[in-house]
Amino acid sequence: MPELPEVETIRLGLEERLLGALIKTIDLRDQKLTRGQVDLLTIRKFVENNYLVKFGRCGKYLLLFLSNGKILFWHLGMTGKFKISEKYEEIPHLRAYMETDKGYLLYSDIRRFGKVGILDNTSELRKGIDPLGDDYLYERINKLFTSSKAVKIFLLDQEKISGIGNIYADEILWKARMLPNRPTNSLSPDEVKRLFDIVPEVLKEAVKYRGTTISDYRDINFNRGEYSEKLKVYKMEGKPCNECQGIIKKIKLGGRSSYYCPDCQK
DNA sequence: ACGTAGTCCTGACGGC
DNA sequence: TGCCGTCAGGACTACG
Repeated sequence: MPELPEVETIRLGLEERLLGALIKTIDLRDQKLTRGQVDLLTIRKFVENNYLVKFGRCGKYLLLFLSNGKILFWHLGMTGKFKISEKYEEIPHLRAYMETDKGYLLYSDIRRFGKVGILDNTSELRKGIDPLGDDYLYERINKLFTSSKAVKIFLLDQEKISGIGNIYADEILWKARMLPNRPTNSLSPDEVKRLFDIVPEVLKEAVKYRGTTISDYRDINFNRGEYSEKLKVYKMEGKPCNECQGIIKKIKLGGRSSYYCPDCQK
């Protein structure tokens, strides 16, 4: 589930609670977590007895910077969440945990799509331009609008722009008054500029409200995200549009549900 | 290069 | 009540 705003909310929470903490132990009880990555013993070797010196984020990847220079990356998949607790707790679907001198970091993940690994450098991640990062620049983004693919598919492509998922793609396109299936290369310069501006606008607003909870997402204190109250189209099929009173429709695009207003999105 | 479908998982929900 | 199909914040692969 977690898209950029949820991961960023988690990052801020970790920074507040665990910055400078000493990692005593790490245990990954779900083998699947490290698929395609180094094994648990190697992760232990790199992680244990190190301090957490910085918390970062690249798109939907959460990055834990260690005092030995290594970076532990954590992707939360669809249902991954962290909880910070004073003591060890058997929370449902607990897949991993870390013991630090500032408390336990517990990781639960119902569907087990999450992924963990070690990096020497963030450039090793397959990712595109982060909409809240320094290299999110009009000139760079504009160059990507060349394919005939639907603009929503483009927004979801992590190797182009990273961090947008199914909820925010729909919300961004609604705000940009743009149909999700518009071919990317059919957008006028004005439309490209509008989209370029709206992407970080929506994501920043969602960070302000601490993300969106549909069902599973929780921040590190297990609180819900309040951007759910702000959603205009996602999961709103059959409801009137906030702007024009058109009726929100649902279609499939790239195998995923897409919600939009057929009246005000062109 | 593109679109579509299937895969990995678990759980919730609706219909019969 | 119980069974079954569908759907879900993500991402990867394989096919035509």
